[in-house]
Amino acid sequence: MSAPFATALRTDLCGALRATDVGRTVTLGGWVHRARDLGGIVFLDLRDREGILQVSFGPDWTSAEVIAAAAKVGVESVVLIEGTVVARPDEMKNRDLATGDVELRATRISVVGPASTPALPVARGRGEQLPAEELRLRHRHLDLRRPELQANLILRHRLLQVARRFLSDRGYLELETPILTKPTPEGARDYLVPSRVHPGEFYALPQSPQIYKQLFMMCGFDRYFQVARCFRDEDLRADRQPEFTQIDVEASFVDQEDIIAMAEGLVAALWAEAGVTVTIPFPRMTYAEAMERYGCDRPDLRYELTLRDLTDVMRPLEFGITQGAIAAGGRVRGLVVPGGAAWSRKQVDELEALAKGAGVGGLLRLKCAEGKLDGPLAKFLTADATTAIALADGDLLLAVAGAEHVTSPALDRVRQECARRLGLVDERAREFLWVLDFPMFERDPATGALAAVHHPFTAPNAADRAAYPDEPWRWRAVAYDVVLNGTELGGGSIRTSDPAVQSRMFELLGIGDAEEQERRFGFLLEGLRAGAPPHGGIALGFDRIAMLLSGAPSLRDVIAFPKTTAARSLFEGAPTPVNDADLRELHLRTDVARD
RNA sequence: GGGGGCGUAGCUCAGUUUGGUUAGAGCACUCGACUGUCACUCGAGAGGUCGCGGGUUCGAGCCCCGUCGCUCCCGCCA
Repeated sequence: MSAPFATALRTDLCGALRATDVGRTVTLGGWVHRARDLGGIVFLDLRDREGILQVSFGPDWTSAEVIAAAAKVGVESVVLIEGTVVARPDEMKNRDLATGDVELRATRISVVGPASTPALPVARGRGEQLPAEELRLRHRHLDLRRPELQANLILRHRLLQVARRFLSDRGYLELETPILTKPTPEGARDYLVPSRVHPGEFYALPQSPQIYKQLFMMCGFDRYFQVARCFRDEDLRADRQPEFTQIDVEASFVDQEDIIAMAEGLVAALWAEAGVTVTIPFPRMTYAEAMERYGCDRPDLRYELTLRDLTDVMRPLEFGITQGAIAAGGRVRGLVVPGGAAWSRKQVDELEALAKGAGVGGLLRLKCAEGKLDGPLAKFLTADATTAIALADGDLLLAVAGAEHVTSPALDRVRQECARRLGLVDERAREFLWVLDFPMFERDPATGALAAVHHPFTAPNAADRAAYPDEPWRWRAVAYDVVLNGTELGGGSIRTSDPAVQSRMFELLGIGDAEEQERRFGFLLEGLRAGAPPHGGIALGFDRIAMLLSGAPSLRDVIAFPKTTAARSLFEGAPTPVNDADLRELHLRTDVARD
């Protein structure tokens, strides 16, 4: 690192010293990572964000008082040390340390920040497990001292700088939007903030800056981006936090191709910063094709194992399950697993349990072993069907009968688990993909009501709207997701810029009343009526990208102060009860008994 | 909201299968020895609400019920 880290108190970062520094007299500040007291000579490993350096205190170059002080200092204490950088003899070099060719012969030490015994170790023994995550979060000030987490956050910083540079160089303006905003009835649950001056009224924290960024386009800023903090009050996962960061982008006078090209460049730049070359453009697939071949709108293309339609093959068979499903308007779909015939009954039952967990009644099996077909289906198969299915020796066919919204998720899970078992997943492979032509709406299976697949501001495909004016469930949206190895990195759409079309969309979503539209989305509609350019954009899930590029197993390892799965901060202790006076001032009362 | 896993010393873990004397180990910590270590080594010591509450039992870290916390998954996340 070439930045001038010299200050009034120190001359260098200890982790930056190399053989070229030999002979220099330096003053370093850092944390005592480990100590080795050999009696006459004392070694301290000094750590800062740049790395670790061995400091030696010996009678030939250090006074007795300084040696005694060094022998007494506790690990994780902050010290200032003055000394001379010396080369280590060959047999004393430490190849595991970037600074291992040199050491500091100390002449002075001052303990500027003595540390109490740490509640959990920062320096870990070889092979020793990390402390429980609960403790790591509770003592985050210590956990964040670990070089691994520091490396994650430093990479995160570099990725953010790359994104800013990339977008700024292309004319995107970094504009900020409110954190205290308006509750939205759509989508996820809002975090609400009570208003003190308006009794009974609330702000919401933004789920995304969606409408604001569209308004920037209507204002004529032309290109916008923001490193946007977003808030959603939903249950958590390893890859989901209640507050998270998006790289949020919007541009005017663009179509889908403009946004896709920009996003590919941005993704390539981010991956390049992490040392990975990414080939652009990315392959593309329609939503319909993804669902048909993979049962999933973000397929993992590192392996094939594609789904097949078996409806026509199965239709003539006198087999109750498939006949019933087909008669009810469903289909029979499945996948052929090479080598799956060798799996035990129990192993296939486990797959069936996965499928059932996704809502199907069961998993049909047909295996081909030693040239013979075996399974409940076998005796119903006609010669034509056998030919059509065309199982090779060792193959296992797994099939599901039913409606598409049932067979797809079930087969998706089965496919993923089969790939895992067969070792088909190449962990080093990177399969980027655009999924295009998402449906505009999905139906609530219970009520039949339409809901936006992406969001209500997405533009419907104009040709679909013209062809099926009264069948909006057939409309595709001008929306796109970018996917890597089965993980959604981000998504966006071209927006509706015609206020009449936007009104119609609200109407289809059950917000038919003009007054209600104005009340809830008036600020958007007003903007559209004031003259809106065609516009669209995308948002990338930045935490997830940082997680992938750092190799971290959890989002919590790329967020400095994350929440637990119960949405708590264990370190600072949030959320927390507040006193009655504060509540009264906000015109709030809780129904929770207090002790 | 539902299901699974985990919870024993400051930390990582054994002990729970089949209930039985005073609950162990490594690291860290304290004291001592040691002049080239780099997970220093060696000796000694201190350190326990077995997550919490209740129950069964002559006896519970271990069995039962409840509860809390962390975690993974489903629902949820436009």
